[in-house]
Amino acid sequence: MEGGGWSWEQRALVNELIQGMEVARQLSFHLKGTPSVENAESLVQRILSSYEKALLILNWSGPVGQQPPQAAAVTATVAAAATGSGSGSGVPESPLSMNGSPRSEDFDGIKDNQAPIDACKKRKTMPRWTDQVRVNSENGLEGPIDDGYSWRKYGQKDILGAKYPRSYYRCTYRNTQNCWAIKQVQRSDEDPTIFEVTYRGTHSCSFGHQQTVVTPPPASPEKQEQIKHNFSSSNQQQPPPGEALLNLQKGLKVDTQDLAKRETVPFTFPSTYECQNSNFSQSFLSPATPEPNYNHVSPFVNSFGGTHTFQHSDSDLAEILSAQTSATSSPMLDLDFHLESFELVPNFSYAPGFFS
DNA sequence: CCGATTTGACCAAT
DNA sequence: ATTGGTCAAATCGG
Repeated sequence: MEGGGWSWEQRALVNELIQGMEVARQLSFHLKGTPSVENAESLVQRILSSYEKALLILNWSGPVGQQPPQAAAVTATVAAAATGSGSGSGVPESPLSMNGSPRSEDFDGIKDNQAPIDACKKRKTMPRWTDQVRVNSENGLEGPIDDGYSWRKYGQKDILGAKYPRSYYRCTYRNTQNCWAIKQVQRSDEDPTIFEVTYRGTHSCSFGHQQTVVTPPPASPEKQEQIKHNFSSSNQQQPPPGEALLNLQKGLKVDTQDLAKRETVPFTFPSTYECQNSNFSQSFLSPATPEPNYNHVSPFVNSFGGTHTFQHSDSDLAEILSAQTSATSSPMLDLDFHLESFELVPNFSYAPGFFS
């Protein structure tokens, strides 16, 4: 699974750093050409996040990143124990603003130390984190970004105490590539413009990023149905001038402000952003129970061709949101990964050529 | 025709 | 017993 003698924790660390570098690189490039501040900011966010994660991995618990200057109001909430606890009053917002802890994946109480195999399949043991994405109801969905991951909705459920139903999605490549990433999208009762996207597990599929399909922005959630109709009949690509928006792959609460529809350079992330854990996924994930239905999916066509179909329903927003969040979610954290248990040698150094 | 979504039923956890 | 999560048949849509 992992190359050479590298523990995958180390690889994880390196990956994070690499990402940071990559994004930084893009940022610099981006700044040269465009005046789009927003986009730049989102990139900055990603950079920070990557580094924070790296520090986390190093078991460094200091106050990490301080909010960026005029930060694009980015805030991610760590999933509180129960996602569904959003009942009535207590809006699940426990804005543990991420300042100090990057997307601190909440390792959903790993009861028993089960074999990695089960770990991946038992949602209980999957790392989980929640991101809140705010949508500008007026402008409609502004940042229909697609992180490249394709999700397949497999259920919807009314949640006690919640006004809006919760949607369940799983990676399209679950069966073809044993990618067990799933997510749940729940609209906040209090603030309908906020969607909470809870991720569980991270992608082990090797497809899905790169592709920069821009999801046509639906309008306000309320109009879902209408939209659905409109789209289905005529254009399914209602391209508002600027939408590609940040390819924000980070799970964060994107504030309306930043989502401002400034056009942005539809940059595509380099291969570095591919699911890096496709390696070990193979070793940990068991041969998945063959599901009669979805076996014949051609991952390539979908992921790269951007065959993303945009169904505009509750899920649209959901999907869109997903885009922003899932993408970079540290791929290496999905397995039972206990930071505590591992101590990385501080002076652990990687040779330049290591990455390649 | 194929793949995605919908939606009620079923299952598991609490 | 209740509720959240998943399954899977039916249905939709390109």
